[in-house]
Amino acid sequence: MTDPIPSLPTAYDAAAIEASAQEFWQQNQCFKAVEDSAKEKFYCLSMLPYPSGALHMGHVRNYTIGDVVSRYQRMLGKNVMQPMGFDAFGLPAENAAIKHKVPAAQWTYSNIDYMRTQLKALGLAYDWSREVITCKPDYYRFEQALFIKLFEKGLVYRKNSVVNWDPVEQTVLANEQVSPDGRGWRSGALVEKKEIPQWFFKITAYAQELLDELDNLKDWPDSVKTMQRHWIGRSEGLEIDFALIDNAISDKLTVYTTRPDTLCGVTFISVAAEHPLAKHAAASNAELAAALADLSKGGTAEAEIEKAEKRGVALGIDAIHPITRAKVPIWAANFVLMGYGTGAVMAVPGHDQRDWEMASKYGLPITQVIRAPIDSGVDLTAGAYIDYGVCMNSGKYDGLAFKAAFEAIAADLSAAGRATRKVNFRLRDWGVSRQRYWGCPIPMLYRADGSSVPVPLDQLPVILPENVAFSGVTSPLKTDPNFINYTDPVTGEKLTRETDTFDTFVESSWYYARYCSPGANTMLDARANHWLPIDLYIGGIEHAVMHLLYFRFWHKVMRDVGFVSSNEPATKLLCQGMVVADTYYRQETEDGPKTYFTPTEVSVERDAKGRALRAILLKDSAPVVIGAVEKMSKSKGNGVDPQSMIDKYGADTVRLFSMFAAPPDQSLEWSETGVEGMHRFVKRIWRMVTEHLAAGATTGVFSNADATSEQKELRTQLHEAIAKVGRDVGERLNFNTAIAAVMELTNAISKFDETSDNARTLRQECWSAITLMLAPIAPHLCHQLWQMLGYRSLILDQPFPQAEACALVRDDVTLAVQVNGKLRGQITLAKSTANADIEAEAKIAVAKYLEGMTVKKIILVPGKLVSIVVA
RNA sequence: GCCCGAAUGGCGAAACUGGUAGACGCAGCGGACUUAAAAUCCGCCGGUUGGCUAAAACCACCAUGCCGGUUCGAUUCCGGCUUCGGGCACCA
Repeated sequence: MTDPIPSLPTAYDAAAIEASAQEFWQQNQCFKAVEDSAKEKFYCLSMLPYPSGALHMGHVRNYTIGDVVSRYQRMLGKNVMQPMGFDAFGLPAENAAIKHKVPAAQWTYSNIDYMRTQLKALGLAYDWSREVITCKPDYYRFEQALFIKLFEKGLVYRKNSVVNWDPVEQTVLANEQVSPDGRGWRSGALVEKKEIPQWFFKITAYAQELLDELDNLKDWPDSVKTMQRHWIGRSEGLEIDFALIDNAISDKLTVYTTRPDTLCGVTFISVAAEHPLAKHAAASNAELAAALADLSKGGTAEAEIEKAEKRGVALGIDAIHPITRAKVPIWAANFVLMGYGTGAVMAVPGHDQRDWEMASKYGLPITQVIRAPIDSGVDLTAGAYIDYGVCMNSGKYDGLAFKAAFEAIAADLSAAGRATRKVNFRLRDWGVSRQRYWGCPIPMLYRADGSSVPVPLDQLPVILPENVAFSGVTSPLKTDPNFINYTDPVTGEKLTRETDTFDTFVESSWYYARYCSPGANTMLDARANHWLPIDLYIGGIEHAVMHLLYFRFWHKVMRDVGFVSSNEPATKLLCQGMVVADTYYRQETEDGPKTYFTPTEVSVERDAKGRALRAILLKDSAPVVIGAVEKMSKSKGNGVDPQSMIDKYGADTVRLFSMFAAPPDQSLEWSETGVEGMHRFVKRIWRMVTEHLAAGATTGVFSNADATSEQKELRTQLHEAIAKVGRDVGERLNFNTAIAAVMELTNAISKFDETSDNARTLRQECWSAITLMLAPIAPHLCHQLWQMLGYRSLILDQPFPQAEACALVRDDVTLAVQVNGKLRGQITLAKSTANADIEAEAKIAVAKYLEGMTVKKIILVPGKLVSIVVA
């Protein structure tokens, strides 16, 4: 089994080893996944990249994690499927088209071609025959068909909603294109909120299920589930009608509240600036119209709205309080969202901070109607009292606590027909219309009267024209008669096409399922249920809510139209941290712009302890500022090109370092000296294996009976490492400690200098196990080492090493001895020592700390420590 | 503003279920080999706290962002802060 290799390569040559392994995998189609019901399946998926131009280190980290798990699961004997694709629609392609006059399609496809070669250079075990490119009609046609199906089921509808409007460019801006002070990124103009009709998915119809099933996602991080719970935001409250006094468009205004106990503290009502009541009042009042326009200045981002000063304007309309019958004025306020609840809230300035701020600003009355259960005095001059408490100044409800007041008011108002109990969700329906070119066309048509009809199914797909030029910043679709004009093939009716495209989250909501049905002429076929749900889904924590909620929603929709049978798309989720690096910069003036430098442009001086003292720019030898450790980005100059690292050190070193530098869910600090250290480790393994093989053939069977105590010790260390690596890679997904365990074992082998047959046999066992343990992480190296160690089999399908129970057994055990919780000694005893003898030995070991003391208690933690409590 | 995280030596980190804080690696320091350098190998490496010292060894004390609590024992659990990061519905 271990016949010597005739001519051993001498120096480690990453480029040659990696090219040869990759060629072998490609020629033998090693990673092509075929449905096989005889084997347990494992679907391992990393979030697909946006083809921005080149891979960044975040991709390398994400895809290496997926690849390590895939290769490990395969060694456990599972039928592994690991696909890859490109999320190809999106804003950057359109920005490139506008700025550099390069067609979005061309820009995207050439980026994909380059990034695919980079992924291949990393040696990732992908089944490329399943590749998905979301901007191709063969992909997006199926989401157009599903959209029409959902329209027919009533899960798609059209309504007005607000967007960021740049009044100079006359275009809609993405939140990203609005500066923090509310200005357009190109024009610098103050952005306005503008209402336009848009298409929506009724995700709220699934809100309860999306919430309930979080409990079944046992292997999702709690942080993600908590974020999703809060995002869905189920609340139980009351919809209360306030009768309107002499109003032309309605006789009542409905508000939603979770705090009906504060109802008697209502001193005004706030509605959104886009609320029908506000719009109607402004129609005949130019001054009010101007005030409302001023109120809607600024972008639509929630963070911006919440941080802005609370402002409002009185509409000159009054309502009647349903209990006190008092007159309540109605205001429009900049913090009320039309898209949430009824677009109107009852204002209780005594017990809601935002209402308090608005009331304070405009001199509206602030009434206390809740007091603390144990009355400690409440000061409403400093802010609202928002805790639950007991009603006061509330007539018959005085003295009731929250729950009792809620019930009493709900019962009374329901009986009077003025309120209904209502479960509300913070989650809003998913607006999918984008006024952009580079996206999937929304397959709808408009009649001359403005009504909408779906594109007939046999006329799908609606193909996005790829060969178009931007004349300004507006989507070319909006002015392309060839695209817009549509004649019904049956009736000859002239219609116009929808020119908006889908939110790109639509494509990324179902790509994972399409990987399971490559080439199918429906969205999915029966193969989807073979692979789904995903066994491990890996991606950045930044997707914790939006993508991962849309992805769950879409899976349920596909289930309800019969494409899949599972309820959830992924059983296990791993959110990896960011890749960060040091920054270096210079700043001429205190608030002037910072000029960033890359790590290769600077030199860092250190003191005798290795502390960084200062950094100088190599070009002019003058100092630069050592900045914070930040997420890698082009603008901060701290990005490291993965390709240059692969070229310099090889993919295996890059993969090993990415897995070693931090556990997967923490941020990873890139350090080139760290990469060099990992490269040393790789070369060390190579050299040690080469030396081991040069020492001659081994007998093949290790004899425990003849083993020296050093051999027994090394063999125990080997099997301890095997047990740890299996646990760390397979269960904990902590690849950093797995690599550390292999390093420790390597250090032990290096100290082991016996040369007997038995010793060489043990060394062969060690190197074979290390090769297998590292195979998922450094696959090219291990592919080569496996052959050098004399094995003819394919390492990809070798079983992952299992620890032998008898090799793990040690005769002695070392216990820590504590006195009053402080470590005071250690004892090493035979494993079989009786408890009474252990206690006696422990007392002897720490005798000087027990002098003059009374032993009150002895706590024995088996295999770990003895804790003696004295007084 | 709201929601979710994180914080441990000079640095990245480890400690898996409340049980010996700092495994493994980087940087640094000392040594071996070498004409020399590189590479490699060996050793040291929390503390400008105290004791004993010529120095070391050794011993004690302190130390896991800050303040407090529970416990024989807390990096780990609880309460209150601080700072940094992610998300907030049109970046993906």
